[in-house]
Amino acid sequence: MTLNNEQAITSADKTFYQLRNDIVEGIIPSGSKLSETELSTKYEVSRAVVREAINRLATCHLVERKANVGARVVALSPEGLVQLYQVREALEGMAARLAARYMSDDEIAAMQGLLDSHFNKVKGGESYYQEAGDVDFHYRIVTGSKNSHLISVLIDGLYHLVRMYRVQLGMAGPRVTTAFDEHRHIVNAIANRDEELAEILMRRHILYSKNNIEKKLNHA
Amino acid sequence: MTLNNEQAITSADKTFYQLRNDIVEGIIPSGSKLSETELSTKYEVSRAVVREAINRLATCHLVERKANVGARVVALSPEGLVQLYQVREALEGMAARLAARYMSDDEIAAMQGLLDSHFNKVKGGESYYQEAGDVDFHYRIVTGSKNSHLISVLIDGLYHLVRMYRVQLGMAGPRVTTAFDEHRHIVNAIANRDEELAEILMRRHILYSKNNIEKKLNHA
DNA sequence: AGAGCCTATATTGTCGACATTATGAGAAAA
DNA sequence: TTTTCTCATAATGTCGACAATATAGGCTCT
Repeated sequence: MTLNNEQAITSADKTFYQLRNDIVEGIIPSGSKLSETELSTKYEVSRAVVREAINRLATCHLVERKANVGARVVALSPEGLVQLYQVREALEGMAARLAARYMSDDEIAAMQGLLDSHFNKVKGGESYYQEAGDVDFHYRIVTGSKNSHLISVLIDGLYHLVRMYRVQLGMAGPRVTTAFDEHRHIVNAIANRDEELAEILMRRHILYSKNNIEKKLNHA
Repeated sequence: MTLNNEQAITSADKTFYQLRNDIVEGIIPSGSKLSETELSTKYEVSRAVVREAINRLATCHLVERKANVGARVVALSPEGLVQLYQVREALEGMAARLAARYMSDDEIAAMQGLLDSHFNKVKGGESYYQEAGDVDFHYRIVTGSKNSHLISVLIDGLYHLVRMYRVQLGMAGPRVTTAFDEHRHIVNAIANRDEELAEILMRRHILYSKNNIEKKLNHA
């Protein structure tokens, strides 16, 4: 994550971010139970703030809560991954369309510059920049849509789940250069203010990405 | 709302549903502040449950919370309406596509029967069934997608905002017969398992609906 | 032995009190 | 008169304790 303008001001914020990170990174195993009392001692805060943090995690679909029973970390499954990418396809496709409509010329130019720098780095062999670059690209498209619903659902919600799948299924790698070409084509469509093409290309880009992950999932 | 399988088991659930209803119906005015202490005396529950209810309202985008300041009911605006329908177009379009893929033949038959009965009622002049019928139709498509993300984002989230706009801008009316034709065509596409057409028709249906509301909004 | 009930226990749900922060009124200075 | 600082006040944030609920284990009955 290049720039995270999320800053914790309240104690519940901090606990929420820590818990979210521990879940996404797999430190707290997928499917495990989240005990409020246990976490309150572990993080040295009251049960109330842990409760609030867990509630927020539930809105991100990172945990599932049942009344009078408790919360469990979501279980990762092939079906869950497919559903997640179906929603991504719909939302990010629309985001690309709206980005082509609403992004300023300066924003577009900045994004083109970003792609150039990433391309040079990858060409130079620094493949570990791949995920950060990919994340950065998608962030810019989404925020470029200027649609607060899209922004919150994707950036505050789905992207953390996406990262959870990537991390816990060990998706380090490839698809670097091909993804870059796809990114380039999307940016070109946006620069040309071609809404239709931007949406189509983004949807295909996400479909390819899903197929790539699914292939790895089935081989593992 | 025909069938609401949401049942309150905890006190926070009940308070959440009451608050949500009061906000959507405009009993609590749009833009007003939500005082935790005030609401806790009004609804005769602890501040903790009001707090949790408000947090859930925030995840529905019905209120906006600022740390150490409080929560306000969202302000309705033309821009907000446009953004809301942009997201609806993306998500419900995908829902229609997935419904064409995953709905069982029985579900499709039931939906066709539902449309028939609604059509007869509207033909008979009972135009006040319009909204309930429309809501029911969209619910079935969304649940027919079998995608838990789509279901929760739309049914638990956006639809309440949509209804809030309808109620508070006084959208009683027309567009009954034309909407029915559109519904019919969508169901036909789903019955034919034509994913592409189902998505396109649903997106156009929502676009028309948005234009209709926007027209009223500008005239008012 | 197996099924069903019942109690013990641990967890979640709720509450009231205290701590901390934002905000506006009022006084003091320019 | 205007501006700025201070402080009172009221709201939100946090806490620990109590109440209500689910779950597991043992017990009884067949």
